[in-house]
Amino acid sequence: KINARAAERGITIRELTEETNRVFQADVQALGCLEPDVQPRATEHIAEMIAIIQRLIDSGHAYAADGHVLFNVPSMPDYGRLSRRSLDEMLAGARVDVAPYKRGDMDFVLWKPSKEHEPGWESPWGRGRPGWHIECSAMSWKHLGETFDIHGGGIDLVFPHHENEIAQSCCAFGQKIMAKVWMHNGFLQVEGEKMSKSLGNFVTIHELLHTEKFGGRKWPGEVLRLAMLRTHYRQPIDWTVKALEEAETSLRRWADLVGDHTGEKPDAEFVSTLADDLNTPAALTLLHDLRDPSALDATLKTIGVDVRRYARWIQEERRRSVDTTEVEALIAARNAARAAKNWAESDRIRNALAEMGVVLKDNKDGTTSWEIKR
RNA sequence: GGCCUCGUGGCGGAGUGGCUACGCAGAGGACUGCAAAUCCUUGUACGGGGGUUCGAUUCCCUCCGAGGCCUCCA
Repeated sequence: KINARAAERGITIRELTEETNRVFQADVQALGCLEPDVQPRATEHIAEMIAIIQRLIDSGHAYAADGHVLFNVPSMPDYGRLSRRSLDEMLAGARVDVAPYKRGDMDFVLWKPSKEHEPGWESPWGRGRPGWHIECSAMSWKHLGETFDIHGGGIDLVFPHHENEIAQSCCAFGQKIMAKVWMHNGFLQVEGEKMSKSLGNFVTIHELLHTEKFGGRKWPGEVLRLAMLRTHYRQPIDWTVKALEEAETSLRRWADLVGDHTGEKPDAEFVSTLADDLNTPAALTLLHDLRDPSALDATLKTIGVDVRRYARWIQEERRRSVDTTEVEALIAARNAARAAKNWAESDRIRNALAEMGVVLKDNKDGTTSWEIKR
């Protein structure tokens, strides 16, 4: 797909992937994600992949055949443990023709030959490219070691991707485990349906942030983040306009309460709730009782929610959608009418502002603030 | 067909063998010139049927329903 797209646009693969990566980086930053210490690229770890494959061949866990190198699945007794499948079950369910060069039906590719026009690298088995799982074993090995603490991913990757990573890494390094903990997030649905291009409900983070495609408006990163955190990571998320609106309702209230306060000491119960398998929905409920602005600010920060950044976003949206000078003038006129007890005029101005999408917050002495409401 | 996950009040969404979160919406009240915002009060739900138990939404079996994986791509 990348090859075809690059050719179509007359640019190199690298130029295309760089462009995609730039958009991705901007998106995750808007969501408030911390920048990872390392963001490795598969193409920069070909040497490590070859080294692992060689180890697997040397230890009898892989074999070269017909220009390919394949992992010898029956050589690993534990295969299938993560996904809780037995080899027998999988073979019984298999309905697919097995490539002729495979010794075992479940064997998977570690290295495959590249045709002239395809990207490829020199290797002991000829010019080719890596299989679909080896890059993760190679990169985690280089940057985290033979074993490490946590490996995450979507639940759809459990089999075969993660199972095969484990097979590669454990057999290459002689370790019992690859990662101590595996965390898998649930699937995403949109308005109760599977998200797919054919259903026309496909929406990206980028579109949510920068277009009015979903719910007829743009959404700030904090709202998207909070909306995601409302559901436990292992559960499927149903992405709905209503959920985003509810998230924003809470966020607006918290932003108002925090105001200009800053804090560094997050709520202890909140943190311990998060520590219980990242139970974000349960943790979020504690925020509704947090009345100390500094503590609230510090606590929101622990989940990457920056209320000041949200407030800034609101300010910018406001400037974009209405003439703030005009709004301020109307508010002043209304305050004067109210002072004169001219309720008809006061209400007329309030209605006019409402037409513009401006909602006022009053107290006895006048209007204290206003916001854009759609 | 095999394996796995899930089914909670109008909606969203945690959790627990007995004390029934929380949010949104709704209702009532306070405040307000009237509203909005805010604050207070209010909500007895755990798919059907069996079983275990003194007691099950929570454990077991089964049925129904939803979703995922089992092939490529990652």
